Amino acid sequence: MDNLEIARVLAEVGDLLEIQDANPFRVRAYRNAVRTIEAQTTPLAEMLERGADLTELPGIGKEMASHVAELVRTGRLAALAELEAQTPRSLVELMRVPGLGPKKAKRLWKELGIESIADLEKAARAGKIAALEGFGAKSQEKILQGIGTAQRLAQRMGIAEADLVLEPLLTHLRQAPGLERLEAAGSWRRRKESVGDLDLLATARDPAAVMDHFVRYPGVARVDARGETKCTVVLRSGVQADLRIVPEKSFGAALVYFTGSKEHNIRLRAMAVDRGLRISEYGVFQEPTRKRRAEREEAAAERDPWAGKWLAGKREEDVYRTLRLPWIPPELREDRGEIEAAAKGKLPKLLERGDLRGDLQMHTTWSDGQETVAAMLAACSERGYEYCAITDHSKALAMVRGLDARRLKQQWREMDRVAPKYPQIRLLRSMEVDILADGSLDLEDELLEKLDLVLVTVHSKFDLDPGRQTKRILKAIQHPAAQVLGHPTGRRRGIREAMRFDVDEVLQACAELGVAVELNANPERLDLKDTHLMRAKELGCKITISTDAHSPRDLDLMRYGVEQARRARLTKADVLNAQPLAKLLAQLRPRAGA
DNA sequence: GCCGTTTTCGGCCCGACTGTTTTCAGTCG
Repeated sequence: MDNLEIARVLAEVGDLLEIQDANPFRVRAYRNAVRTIEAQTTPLAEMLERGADLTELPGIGKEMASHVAELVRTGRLAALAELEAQTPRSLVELMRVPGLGPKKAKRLWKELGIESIADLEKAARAGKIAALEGFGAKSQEKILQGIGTAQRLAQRMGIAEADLVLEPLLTHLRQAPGLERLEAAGSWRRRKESVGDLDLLATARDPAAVMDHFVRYPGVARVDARGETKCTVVLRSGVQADLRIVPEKSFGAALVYFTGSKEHNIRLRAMAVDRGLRISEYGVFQEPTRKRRAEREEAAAERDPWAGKWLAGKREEDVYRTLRLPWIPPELREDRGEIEAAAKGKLPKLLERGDLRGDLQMHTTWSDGQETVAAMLAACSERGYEYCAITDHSKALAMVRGLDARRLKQQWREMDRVAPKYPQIRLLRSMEVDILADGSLDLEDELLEKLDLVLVTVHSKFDLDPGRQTKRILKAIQHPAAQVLGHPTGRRRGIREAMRFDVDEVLQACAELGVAVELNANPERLDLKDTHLMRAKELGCKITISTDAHSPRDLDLMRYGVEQARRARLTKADVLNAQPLAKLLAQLRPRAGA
């Protein structure tokens, strides 16, 4: 059983516990364990085999470790079976409908026998839900609306799509009367690879006027909630957008709060409590006295959020400073150790867009690109690059007219003719060489030796069983000519899941052999993903970031690669194509002929 | 269920909005 499957089972346990009204902190413990397990690149099964102690992982205690061991050993979890005997698994589905949480889902099941979205819709249409105590006509209507959008909302959009949706909305909002500051926050600001909804934060002389302007945005399909400081709308694209308006002195605190992640915020607030402080979206406050939880809860109802002495909140830096922390870049705010690193003054200086000196994967009309070698070279040169690699496909990809030996040599002749016209940029003669089903490379050795850079990638047989897939990729990178493993897991957003293989073993082999791993910057791929990149760095892999451009415009997708790299805490020194040409060539795996 | 340089017990982040049960629980982020 692999890590993702283990995580899924534990997530189910958490969901069912929540429905059964278990201690919410117990539910959270399961969610935390899921997060930890999902972020592991080493298979837990393997760690157990080695005799590793899983309780050393954060959020994994005795119980979770024994769950994992049981799952690895038997493929099942008795605890989950017990929970399922008490509450149907399908109730979790109901909680995906906006407005339905664990309590209401359970009541709908107990009182109306509703077990699925289909049951729910039938009951709502029959007017049975409005008749239920605690529900009403409005709840029923909201449920019916929610069912329609539940599926769409469950589908998070890619970061590039979020950029496209957000930009015109921000333009609209900036024209709101009395608007002072405006920032987009949330996972969009953390540059996460996918974004669930859009979070906007503003200060304004006249909040009500800004809210009015917000709900009048032509892209708004409906308004879900509107109060004095907070407004939620659903856009025609199906995306939810929240606008929150706060006082100027709270803007920094609110930005921290709204940027998240939730886990990062929880850690900050817990740290604050330890220091007798309270952090909210309004600021950092000195609590009058250290109160016990019960007293705080009692006080919470009647207390206004401005109680206590306000210490900070105007800027994000001020909030972090009250915890004796430096400002933490949004991309890192996931509670993956960034708080500890910040406390020790060990936050890395993250890679920046301007650090990149070249792009090491792109295509031309020789295979499936849209432009000529000359046009791509010119486009790279315009972007200030020192070098670029043209990497058309090899012959196995007949569909895109992959190059055989004869056409590859023709392409070289064209390169020799064109390159002198662009003396300011070095053209690296390269190829995206297919890794065949048996792990061999799709180009003759004598030609591989004549390339400046050999990129190897999988484009077929994505569904081999994990053992064979691992062997296949290992064999390919063991070929002495292989220098970079491109889009290593093969995933494509909304099109194809990552291949199933032992990523950790492959990364380890890459580190040992000196084969670099690619971060494919195309937002459809973003492969390797952030957690895998962190592991790659830890193992000492060299990393390249490339756009896989099929047109000059695609070269600008590099920003998504840089953002993902930042999320993985990569620095300039970790990335081969952030180095000058000589250093890049020196750090690539040595060639037989060189 | 996890966690611990005050703790192996007693904590575990904080606030807005909605609908409805007229005083607050449930949900959401």
